[in-house]
Amino acid sequence: MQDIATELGLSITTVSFVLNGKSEAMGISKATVKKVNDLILKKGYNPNSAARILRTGKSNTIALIVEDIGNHFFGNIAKIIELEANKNGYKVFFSSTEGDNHIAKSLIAAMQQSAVDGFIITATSGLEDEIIKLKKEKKPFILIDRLLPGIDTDYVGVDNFFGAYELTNHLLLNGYKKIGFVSITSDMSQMIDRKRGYESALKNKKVHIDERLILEVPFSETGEVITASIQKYLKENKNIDAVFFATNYLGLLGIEAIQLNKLKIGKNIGIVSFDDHDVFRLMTPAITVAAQPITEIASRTIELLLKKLGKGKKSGVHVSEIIKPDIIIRNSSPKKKR
Amino acid sequence: MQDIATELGLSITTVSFVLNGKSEAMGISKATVKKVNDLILKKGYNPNSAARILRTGKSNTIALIVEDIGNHFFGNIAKIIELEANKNGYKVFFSSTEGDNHIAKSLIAAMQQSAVDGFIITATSGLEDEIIKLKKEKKPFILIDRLLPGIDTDYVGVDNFFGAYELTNHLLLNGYKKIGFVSITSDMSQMIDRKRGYESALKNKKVHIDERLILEVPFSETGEVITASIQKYLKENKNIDAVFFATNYLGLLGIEAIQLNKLKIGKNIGIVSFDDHDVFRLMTPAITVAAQPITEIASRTIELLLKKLGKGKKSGVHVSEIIKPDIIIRNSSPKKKR
DNA sequence: GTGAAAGCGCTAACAG
DNA sequence: CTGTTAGCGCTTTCAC
Repeated sequence: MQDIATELGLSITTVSFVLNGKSEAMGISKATVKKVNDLILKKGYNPNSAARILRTGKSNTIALIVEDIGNHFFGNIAKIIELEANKNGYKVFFSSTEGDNHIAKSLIAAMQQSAVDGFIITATSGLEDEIIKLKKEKKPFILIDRLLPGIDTDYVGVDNFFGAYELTNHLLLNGYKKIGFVSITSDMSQMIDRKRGYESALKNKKVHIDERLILEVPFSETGEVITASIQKYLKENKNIDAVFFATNYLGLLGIEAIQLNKLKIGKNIGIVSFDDHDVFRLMTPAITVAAQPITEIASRTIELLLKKLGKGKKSGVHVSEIIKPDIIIRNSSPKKKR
Repeated sequence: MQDIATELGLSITTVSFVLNGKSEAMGISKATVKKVNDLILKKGYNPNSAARILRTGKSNTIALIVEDIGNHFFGNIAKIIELEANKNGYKVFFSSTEGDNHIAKSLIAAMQQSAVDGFIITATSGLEDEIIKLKKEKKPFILIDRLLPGIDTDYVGVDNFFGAYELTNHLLLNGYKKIGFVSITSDMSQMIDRKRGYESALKNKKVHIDERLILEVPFSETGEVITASIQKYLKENKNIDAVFFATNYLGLLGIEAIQLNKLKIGKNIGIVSFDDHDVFRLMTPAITVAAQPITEIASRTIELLLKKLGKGKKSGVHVSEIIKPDIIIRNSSPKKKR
């Protein structure tokens, strides 16, 4: 920077002002501005961001903490968020928690240390303390996909209860009676809401809720283990005529289990799944789902965060954006003939 | 840091040494080290990374530039790289180029400015200049998935020629004669190699290469447009008895086109695809593919980069790791009865 | 074993 | 319009 100033016979201050777009406010002549910009371009000068951060405390960076960046849903959320963030001059650090609370905690700590300006977080179970800490420090952040019960925060997510209710109700209306529910063991809001939606739809149609028809597997298990336990569950509950899979990867594993058990989707067994996936769209028969509008979730989230970053975290009001999932009826759940 | 030093009646130097694990080398007593560490924990002190970067010029950050983070392949690569990087004390900035050279360029510039220590890059066409610049600056970096022809760099990728050759040969051996090839318009090495593999397998069996059977669509087109052009292509070439899809997303769109055209995979038409996908595994019939060993690619890449970061970029020798894809025969390409 | 002090590159308040 | 200057928080050389 000094070089530039000297070479043009200017002061370092002037250069700094030009660099930060304050030439107008500081009354620097257009000619000077141009001279500076030209030389900067010519020399390929890059302001040192570390120094800038050190000085200003702002890094123009946001942290995106998701459950699994390899997953279709989160991967695409990440893509859109990154795009929008870049447009607004922000860079994105991303990280996957793998649903593990310890990982999530150390991730937040590491990101904090790198002076990120804001967070977008897919919470894990037990993350309450860190979130409360962020609130105290008035760090701008937004929870996505799932809430942390009892903590008031900004949040963007889908109406899980609605989606599960509609999906279950769709099965009931088509004549299915023994509807299984396959989910992961989780106390996170989105899973609880999906289960509530399922149960509520059954209750509403006066169908008995049979605990044996509810299978919950640990998130951390490998695909093989989960597939095997779904196979076992199907064998032990021959009376099941339809299954609700609470996430897309469970749906995928469920399809595998069904195939291994030599059942035919849409014939011996109806299925529906929360969250869409290419597999569900392209299979024959295609699978009925509650699809999360990925683009909308991502763009609302980043918009909200940018707004918070902009206005310097003053407002104390928290915004919750609950987006309705799209119920896409396909033919994995045809009307039962009897 | 000052606070800590004062509170313990030590100098700031001592605290710094402890922080950086140099207590041993500097001969600081165990007791002192413990006192310092305890207080740090108690106060929840976090060293300011900007200051550290400013002082040391090292950020412990690597940039991962992929084509599309929402894609199954890159998403999972990213996940593994991030995991390994974190283990080694590095953070990861990721970004998607969307195959666009301009985006790629500005991404590299932005990352450079944020003082990343190293790069992992999925090159775009026309990125030569930036890569040469990185080489000149002796920035450690590794190209993945595709090479930049004519530039000698470290590289990790799959043997595209081999995979395409084997897949095509598999179709030929099973009696298919009119084998179509659907790819994207691209001058990038991986696409060229796949096409070469396809053509070479045909030549080897003395099958005429019919240009009309080769369809190339622009990467930037939307899925709908690509699907439509595949439909058109299939209608105009009724004699096609099998199709080779050069990427998994083309395979997906191709399946859609085939379904829309009321063809039956494995009956009217055989198909194979480069790069595996859940859809290919779970469909009936399942799709024969050349699968890229994601875990291996990712771990070799990060391993290589860490090595380079470690030894301070001295060695001038470039390493190329070419990994053989797994040819997974499924029943989308059954033996033709005649 | 420990402490003093220079300085990484930049911003912005202040004084012209 | 421009120049001087303090200082962001840390590392590391050199001296004790």
